[in-house]
Amino acid sequence: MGEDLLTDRPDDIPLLADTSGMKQPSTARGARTRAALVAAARRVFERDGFLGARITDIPAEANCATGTFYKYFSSKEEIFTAVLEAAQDDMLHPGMPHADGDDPIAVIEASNRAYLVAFLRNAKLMELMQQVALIDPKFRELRRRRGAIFAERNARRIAELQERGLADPTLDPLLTSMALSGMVSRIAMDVLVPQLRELDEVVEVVTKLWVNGLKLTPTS
Amino acid sequence: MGEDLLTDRPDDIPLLADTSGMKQPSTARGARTRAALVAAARRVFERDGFLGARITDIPAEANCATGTFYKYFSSKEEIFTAVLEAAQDDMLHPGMPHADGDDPIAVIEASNRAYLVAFLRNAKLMELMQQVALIDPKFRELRRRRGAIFAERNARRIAELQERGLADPTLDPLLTSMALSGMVSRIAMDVLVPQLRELDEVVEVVTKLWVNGLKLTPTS
Amino acid sequence: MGEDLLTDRPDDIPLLADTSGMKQPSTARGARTRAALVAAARRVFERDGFLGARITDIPAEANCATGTFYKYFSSKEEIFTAVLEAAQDDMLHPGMPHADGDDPIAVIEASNRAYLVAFLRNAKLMELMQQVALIDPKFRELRRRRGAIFAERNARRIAELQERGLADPTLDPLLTSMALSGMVSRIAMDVLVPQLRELDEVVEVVTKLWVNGLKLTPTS
Amino acid sequence: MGEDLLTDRPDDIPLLADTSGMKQPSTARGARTRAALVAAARRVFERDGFLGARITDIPAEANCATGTFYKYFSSKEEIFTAVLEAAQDDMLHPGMPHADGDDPIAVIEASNRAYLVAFLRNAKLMELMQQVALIDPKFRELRRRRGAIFAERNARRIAELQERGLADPTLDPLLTSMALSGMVSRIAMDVLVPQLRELDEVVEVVTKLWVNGLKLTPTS
DNA sequence: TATGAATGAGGTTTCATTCAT
DNA sequence: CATGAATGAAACCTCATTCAT
Repeated sequence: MGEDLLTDRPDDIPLLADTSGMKQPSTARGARTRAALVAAARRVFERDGFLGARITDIPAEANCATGTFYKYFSSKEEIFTAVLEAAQDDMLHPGMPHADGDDPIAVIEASNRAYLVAFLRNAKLMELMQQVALIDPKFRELRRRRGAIFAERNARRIAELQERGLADPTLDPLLTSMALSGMVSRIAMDVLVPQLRELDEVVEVVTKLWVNGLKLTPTS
Repeated sequence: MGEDLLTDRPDDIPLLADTSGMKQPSTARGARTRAALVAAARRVFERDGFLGARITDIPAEANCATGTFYKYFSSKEEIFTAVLEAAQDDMLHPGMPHADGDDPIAVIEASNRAYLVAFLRNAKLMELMQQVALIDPKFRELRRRRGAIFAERNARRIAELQERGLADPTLDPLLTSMALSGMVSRIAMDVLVPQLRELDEVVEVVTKLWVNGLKLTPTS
Repeated sequence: MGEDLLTDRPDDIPLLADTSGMKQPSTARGARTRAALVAAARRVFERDGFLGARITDIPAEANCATGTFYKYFSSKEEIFTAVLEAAQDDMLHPGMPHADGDDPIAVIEASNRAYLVAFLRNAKLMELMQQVALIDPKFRELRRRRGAIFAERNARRIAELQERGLADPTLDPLLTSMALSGMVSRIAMDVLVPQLRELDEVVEVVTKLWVNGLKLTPTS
Repeated sequence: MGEDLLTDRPDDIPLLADTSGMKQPSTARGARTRAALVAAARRVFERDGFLGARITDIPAEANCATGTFYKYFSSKEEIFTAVLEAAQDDMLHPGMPHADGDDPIAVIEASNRAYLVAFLRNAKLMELMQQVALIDPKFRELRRRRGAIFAERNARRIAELQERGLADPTLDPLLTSMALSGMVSRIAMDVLVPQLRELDEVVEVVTKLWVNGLKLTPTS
């Protein structure tokens, strides 16, 4: 129910910044070098932050020469995009919780838990994304688009619940969806990452706030 | 009910990063120059972002020499602190809405509105704060401390409502407070700043989500 | 028998760098300010070295304004000259040891002791002088001229002793004088200042080396 | 018999300031560039003095870019250390004069001559060392340590002569050694460098002063 | 394809000196 | 006389990027 991580995403939506400009390696050796650079970049970014990282630190961490970096990427932004792309698989948690299909509360809880778990697994990267989004308009836009996709889908679900008479009909679905999704992503950053509380507590509270907030009537 | 802006703050809490290192001018002329630098800094930061801003742009914008900057400040961080400090008065909106005292829903609505209005008035600065908090640990900590103050106060209010039997007693007050406050501040950034919706709509939704979320019973 | 300090100097020799360019104060208050600046300068130089000292540190130490400095001096070199001048009186040790007139060994010992004592009393200043002489050609020349005066006088004394058949006649008087005087000043810096040995030991050794070196025959 | 130059040094003594921080080039081209920088630095230092030299003058003199300097060195002090190191070979004069082994006077004369010749060959560098030693505590300490090594070795030789009944037994060996060695190095600076006298004259005088000073009995 | 030395524009910072008050 | 704010030239240093090997 959050918005940064690509849980449960429709496969046909372009999620990343344009990756078309990046030169792909043509040999196996090249592919290995490129992969090493991407892995090194993630380590460097997580260690030093996006800003703190110097481009030359990346090939250094990957044990290759400076020039090699420019063979595959042409800027810090570009390799950051590649890092994000490489992280996707990890983030798409395997068993997406369509739970037992129909109990909306169970679905919400499962979604929230899935989101928060994925967030924690990639906490440092999430922080980086935030940082980069505040710095680079392209990533800000990327983030906005992603958030919009989730918000819209959640908005549709909310509208459905309203139509079925299960949720407060006076709430604007899109705005509500944005507020509640934002709430989850925000508390993940503020509470979970600094480990102020346990995962279960957080899941419980945010789920209650979703359910209460929507005035969800349990489908008994 | 948000957390970044200092509405209704207790007076004895140190709000800003350490300002002790800054040399204060001893003459009226000096005070004028210093103020001009702070004002110029705000313009430059709002125009170019914290990172984009070069130190020398600030004295240039203030029509004075580079060296003058260093007479009063010793880094971009330091003058940013001064900008924040200068903005405080503006942010402390005069008539804090203790509304008509006792209707909790009215209080929540008034608080949310006040917060969002103040946020909008200083939108660019709020964005800057976020940016800087993600870059500089000192500001991150500052932000965290501020958020904690609000969260705790709101948590106390929530606990009170629970004790009076007016709010869902199963909610953890502090966690709930953090979630709901974070929700407001987040939606301000995501919706209000890009002007996707009108202020009134946002106030309405977040207030409903607070009220529903807490299962607030109207004290009729 | 050393050469840096002005022990026993003939009064008609211009010992200091040109002091004519310095503006003299015309009021009593001005004289006080100027004196305070010179005193402050000595403290600052001794604390931070000639190079480390910033001009503005001097008025700061003297509790007056920057501009005031330029009323009396126009450069670091100039005020350093003034510091040296002010120190002269202190350096001219009161009872110059013409000892009991005629025993050359006693005269040498007394001279060495007097020189070393004065050196120690002004050790920090001596070090400064060395530093400045290596930096500023004008002070280097000043130092050279002073050394020359002493060397020449000592050379005359040595020549006298040779003529009287009391000293090794094969030694070049001027060169010998420069070597032995340099030896004393050098050991003062290297041994006495870091307090590796007691004054008496040093006096004894350098005196023996003078006496032996000249093959001085005791005038029994 | 002097102390600055490393004539006849024991091989196991660390002679230079820490050179560990300097990045060594890994290619031949890099080695060439680094060497060019060191050579350029020596020229620049000798021309402008240590203080007068601006860092950027060095790569300029070496016909390379500013940044290149920082690839190999990180400060003026560091490249100065490298200049000293490069000069060592030049200073370690090949045939150290163990003269004809046993005549102490001949040994002293040969040592003094060797020292003074080496000093003259590197006169400008010696001056720089003095300058730097007065400025930078690290170099001062380096200089002190070197001097101590020579002084101690010479002190042992003096003690030997005393034991063999060939030298004045009342002289403190270490202090005497420091005084006489300092004398030689000092006169080199004061007389030889400004070319006031010929090398032979100076060798003669300092040797006589050593011999006389120690009351050396010729081993005929 | 890989290397890593070389580049140099672009920023930061200091401090001697001036000058209006 | 005294003040101290303001000046700005001049040095410093970094790091993204190129290119010969």
